[in-house]
Amino acid sequence: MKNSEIIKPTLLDYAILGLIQDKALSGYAIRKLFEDTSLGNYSSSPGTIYPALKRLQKFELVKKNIQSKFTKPCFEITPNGVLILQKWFSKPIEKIEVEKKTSELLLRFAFMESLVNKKQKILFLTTFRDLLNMYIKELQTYYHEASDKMPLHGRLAFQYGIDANKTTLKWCKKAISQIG
Amino acid sequence: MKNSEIIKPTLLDYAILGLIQDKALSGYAIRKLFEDTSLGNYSSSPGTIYPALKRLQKFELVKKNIQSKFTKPCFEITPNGVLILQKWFSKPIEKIEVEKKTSELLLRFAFMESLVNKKQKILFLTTFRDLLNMYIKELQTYYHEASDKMPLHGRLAFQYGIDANKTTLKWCKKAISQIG
DNA sequence: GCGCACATGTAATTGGTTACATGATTGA
DNA sequence: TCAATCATGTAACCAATTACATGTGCGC
Repeated sequence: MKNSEIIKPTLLDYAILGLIQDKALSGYAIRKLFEDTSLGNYSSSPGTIYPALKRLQKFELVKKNIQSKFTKPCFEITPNGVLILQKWFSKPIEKIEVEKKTSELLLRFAFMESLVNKKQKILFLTTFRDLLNMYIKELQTYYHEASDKMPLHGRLAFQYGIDANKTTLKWCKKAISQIG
Repeated sequence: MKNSEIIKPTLLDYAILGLIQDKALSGYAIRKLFEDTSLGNYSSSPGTIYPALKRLQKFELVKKNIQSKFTKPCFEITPNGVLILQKWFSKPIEKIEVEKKTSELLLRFAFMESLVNKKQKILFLTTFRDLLNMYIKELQTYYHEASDKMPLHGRLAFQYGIDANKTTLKWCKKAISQIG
């Protein structure tokens, strides 16, 4: 697998890379983390995790680490894997991600701890905040002109959208103050 | 396709059924609704919607309605389709849905408007509320005993989880008062 | 007449789900 | 010793993504 090939990891791939970025883990340990923690909505079944680990090995983003017959093999991230993570972290936030993929952005931020410097973190959060602000304004504008024509359930669903984004915005501001 | 066969619609299938439940729509109109509205995170590309419509026709949940050569064909829900929707609406809320699939529950509720009676809607919302309350307590308990051992980003991600669920809880209460 | 949005599809690839399979270890 | 959990996988199926393909109709 050459470096030059374009690798497009899935979200699950990123989540695995994020988990093992500073400590090698066994396949089972990774699986358990997905199952036990509220780590997104990613599947934790063997049929998902093990093929993903195989895929990541094929692309040389993780390495299976066999020390001896008596210790169980662990998966550790490779330098290539770190690069892929860093590329993911520094990718500019897109409008569509803010509007439809909030949880992905949260996942990205959650794994930034040690590989990203403070300045970059703040940039990520402030961009996120600004885009959220814009999006919420759009939603509210639309709501004000259309809510009286919407059925009750439509209105409630729409309100949920606004509320949820406002919560994310508040969180953003909180995170900025805690990082900075 | 016999009724006796077990049909397991995808979320996208449900979303389409929900959209056409009271008004037949063309394939393109459905596609546009997915694209324009913040209707979940479902794909709106032709390669997703048209195969889904085909699938729904195969299962006799929707019917292609060709009136003449001059009006474009529309898709309308069949009695079977209505049954499937109703079964979906009345399915008891599971713990795992509250914990990891909030958006699915919101989608379910959003489409309940005309096919579900008030009592059932209230039951849905109060169950949702109670399960959320329990879940938030669990999260907070865990947070209080583990937050000092968590890295900053882990703590922030965890706080986001709590904040988001609290927002959903508030929305639940608001919805109950507006429905009741 | 050109470009854009309307409008409807198909095909290849691939990741995820579900179910199956297997064996080791540990505690009641 | 029996059950549960640890632990690691495989195989069949299917839905979603991406890219391609095609034609219409409208406005500038």
